[in-house]
Amino acid sequence: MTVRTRFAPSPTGYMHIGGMRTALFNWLWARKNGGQFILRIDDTDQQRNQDEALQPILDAFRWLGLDWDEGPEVGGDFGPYYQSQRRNLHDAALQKLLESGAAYRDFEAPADVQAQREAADKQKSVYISSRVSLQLTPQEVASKVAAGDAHVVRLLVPRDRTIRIHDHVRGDVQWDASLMVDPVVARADGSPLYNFATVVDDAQLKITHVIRAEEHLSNTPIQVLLYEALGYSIPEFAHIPFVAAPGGGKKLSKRDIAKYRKSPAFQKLFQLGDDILSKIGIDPLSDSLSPVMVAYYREVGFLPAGVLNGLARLGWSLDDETENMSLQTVQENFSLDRIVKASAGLDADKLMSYQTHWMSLLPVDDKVTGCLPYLVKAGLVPSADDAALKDRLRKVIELAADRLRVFGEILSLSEFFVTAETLTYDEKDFQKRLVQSAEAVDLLRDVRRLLADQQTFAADLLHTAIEQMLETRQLKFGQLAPALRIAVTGKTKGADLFPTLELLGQAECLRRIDRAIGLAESQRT
RNA sequence: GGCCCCAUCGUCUAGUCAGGUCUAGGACAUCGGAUUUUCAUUCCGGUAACGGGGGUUCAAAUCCCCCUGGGGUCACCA
Repeated sequence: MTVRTRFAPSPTGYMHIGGMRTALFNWLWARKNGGQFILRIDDTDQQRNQDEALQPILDAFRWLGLDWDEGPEVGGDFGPYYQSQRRNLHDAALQKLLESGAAYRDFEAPADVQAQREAADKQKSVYISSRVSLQLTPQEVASKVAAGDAHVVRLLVPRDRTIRIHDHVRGDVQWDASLMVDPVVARADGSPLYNFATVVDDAQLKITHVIRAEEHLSNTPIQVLLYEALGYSIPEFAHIPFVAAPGGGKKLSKRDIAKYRKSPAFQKLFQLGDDILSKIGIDPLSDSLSPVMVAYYREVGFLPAGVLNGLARLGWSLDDETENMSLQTVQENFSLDRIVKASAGLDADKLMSYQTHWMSLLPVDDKVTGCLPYLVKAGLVPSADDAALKDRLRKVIELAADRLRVFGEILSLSEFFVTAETLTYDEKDFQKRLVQSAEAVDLLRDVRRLLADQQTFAADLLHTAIEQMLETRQLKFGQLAPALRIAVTGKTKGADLFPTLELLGQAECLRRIDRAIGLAESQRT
């Protein structure tokens, strides 16, 4: 039997990082077994603009390279793949349930049911369905239905049973059916409820493995009963732990983003993200984009490989030491048995370390392609389609080396894309290194002369020339470097100084030094 | 509260099913140190965990029981 797994998102307008992990595990299991991965859209809540709300989800899958064999935009033999379009199938299954007596029409008023629930609660006893509607004769039921009396359809839970499953993650789990309420499977308007529709859809889509978050574990006994009542074969289950917020142990949630912002575990990620997003015109405080969403990582400039690696290691491990894994490696080695039972907190620092690893392996041309859009979005360059610009960008990237961890970080190297007139300086360091140090400025003036005299403006020649000059004056490089660096790049930190000078070019270096000296002098008085 | 799930360094985890090789391994973070013109890398080293209590056993992180703690879920939501 070929393995068929599915992920069934609701079109919510964004892809949750935890949901993505669930989807990944489904995809992995299907691919590992040469089976099919299906995307079904659970869109029974029809208020919002569906297509618009679905796109971000599909985009997330495409970005990460997780393809689906059946589903929206690709079709398949078991469609429709939108739950809202499967209503006739649900209706037919409901009919079957009613005819076989596995379900019954319940005419009890919702308020009455509620009252019984509360009464049981007050007495600290377990509430189970009253089943008063079962007293009705078939004729009475028929006439009520004909009269249009409001009612729901409930599954008749066999109270003499224990429901058992063997979960691939949890092991044996069982429930006492005598403690269960008869679940509503169809509303008063006839529409199916989630537990019912899911079972019908999963069975008809021939899903063999239901891999989903553990919050669905308590839905499972109802679904098992439904599978049985409908005569479907029961799929295998794997209830994986949810992705938690760091530290807390609570489910990672879009609503708590303000809290995460204050959490030390998220500090560095927010710092990085805020800086990049604000430079490309996205409000980092807007709740349309946050680290609980997959899109956040794409916008900041993460690699799919980095995110995938982090997601795969959240609740799963290959062995006792392998950390950096490609999607292919994970796919080849994936197994349900090695999924960890306890919930795992999203570790932003570790995610960054995976990202750094994969970025370091990326060919420079790909880095150029990845960084270019950021320069355009930030308005640093007019157009991305410029051979000279690409060439320059390649050199900057090579110079920056491992300092570039995500594509968006190219924006913190803006000194290579601005002019002497628009260069900004780190205020504190400018004060300390130039304004408050007349000697440094004097030295800088001499260096400027030296640089101006160079016939060939190459890093190694510049290095030798400046070393020589410092030697004759009995000065150390450390006495010049910070001043020269801030004059030319606006910062005291950065890549190797001489290649930086070479890349900037003689004329530009001289202009920048002149401007820095001028500014320093004027501020000193 | 009922039902269900979970519990190893700060974090992600290996080890638990098949008890000894675990004075508990790796990674991230953190702290030192080395290299380096700054920064970043790289390298070396340190701190750091079996929630508690009972059993079983020659031997328990591993098996059993209880407790504690954390979480999920209890809809005519999905």
